[in-house]
Amino acid sequence: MERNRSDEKSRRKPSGAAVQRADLTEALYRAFFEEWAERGFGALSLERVAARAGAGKAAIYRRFPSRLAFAEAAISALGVRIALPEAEHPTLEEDIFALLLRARAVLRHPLVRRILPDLHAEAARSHEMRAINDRVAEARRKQAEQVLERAVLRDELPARIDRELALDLLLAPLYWRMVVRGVTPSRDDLALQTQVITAGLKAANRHHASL
Amino acid sequence: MERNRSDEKSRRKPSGAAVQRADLTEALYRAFFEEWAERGFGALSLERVAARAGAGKAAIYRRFPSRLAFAEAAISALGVRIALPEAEHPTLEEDIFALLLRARAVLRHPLVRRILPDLHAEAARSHEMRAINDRVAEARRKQAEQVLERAVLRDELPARIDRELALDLLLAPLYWRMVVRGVTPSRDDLALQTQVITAGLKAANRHHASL
DNA sequence: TATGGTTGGAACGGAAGCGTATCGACCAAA
DNA sequence: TTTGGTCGATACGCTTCCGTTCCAACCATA
Repeated sequence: MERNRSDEKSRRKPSGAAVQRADLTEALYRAFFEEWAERGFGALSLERVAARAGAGKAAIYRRFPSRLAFAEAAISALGVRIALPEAEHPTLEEDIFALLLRARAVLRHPLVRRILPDLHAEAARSHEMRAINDRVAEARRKQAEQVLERAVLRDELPARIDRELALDLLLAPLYWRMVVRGVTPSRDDLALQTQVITAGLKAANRHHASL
Repeated sequence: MERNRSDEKSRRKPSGAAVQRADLTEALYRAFFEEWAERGFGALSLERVAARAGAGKAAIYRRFPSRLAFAEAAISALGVRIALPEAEHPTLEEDIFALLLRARAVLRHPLVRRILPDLHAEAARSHEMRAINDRVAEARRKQAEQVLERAVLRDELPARIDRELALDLLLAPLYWRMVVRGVTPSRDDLALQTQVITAGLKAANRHHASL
């Protein structure tokens, strides 16, 4: 409130030591996730995050207006790295198996196993977190949707298939086993799960429901 | 540490006003769940729980040695109420449909939708919480296992079916949709889901995996 | 080379929760 | 009727975290 000349015209662009250090931003993201995983979102302390990143609290408060904005930025930054392209496989089963293998790799990270359910719980509490969660879900959905789309084009799945249910079916069992039950499936387990999912998908036609 | 005569012999049983009030214990459990749902386990404050239950903090600390013990007791007490018997239906599909309907009813409660994922996140953080989660899972498992068992006896499912995978398949898609994605399925959705699950179960034979 | 403008770090006051200690109230058993 | 013993509530000291303010350090620009 003291010197609001800046709303008239900035005399000079920030330069030199006056520009935000990208590496510190990165370190803050990392520390944020580690603290989140360790303590949970509710017990997350920005003071600890700053300390873990080897920075002061001002470094955080100058970058992000709130804890939620911080979380959002961190997740967005993370999302960019994860989006890796996926090769196409000749059959639906092989596509699914590959998808499950990749998903297992992600869910193996202890950080992920702790943060994801926390994210879901928080999504049920606040609209902002729900929006963040939706964006994560959207990224996930795109990966699985390709598998589905290809299978329909190859006539391995009916065109009338219920997409929403199909998408659920692809990842839900693995998530359930690893995150909810806390068990990591073997490669053989995944193979069997692939079979089961494939069989389920082929039965996922709308307008056949009869109960 | 001051008067440890009590480890020698209790002179007299608690009586009169010196006996714990069961109704207050009950109120504490309820307040605990409400606070848990509202703030998350990490941010849970026993002071708030006590206030919400209309009690003092001592009422809590005298009953439970720790926050985890409190959680455990509350969940156990809750578990007793939930375990309701389930009627048998003539076909596997109808059994599954009924199971899904009941599960949907449970997952509709906002408290449950907030507490469950929080519980899973916390289970990945502490052994004690993992143990609590395992007990909840066990109770859940029993409900689903009956459905499976009956189907095998009726020859609707092969005896060699992979039980673990089958149990996962029964509830995972619904949990995923409601808790992870935050969407409540319609009755028709559940009917279709029943179809898909049934088809998957019939393919859940061990020793058929081939990938 | 001098400097403008932002940087990151440290310090501050206030709020909140923790776990304990203390207190009068209470009531069946003796 | 007395009394023993726990009850629930309040108060206390301590710790942690919040969000802000202040300041020297810093370096590309002019």
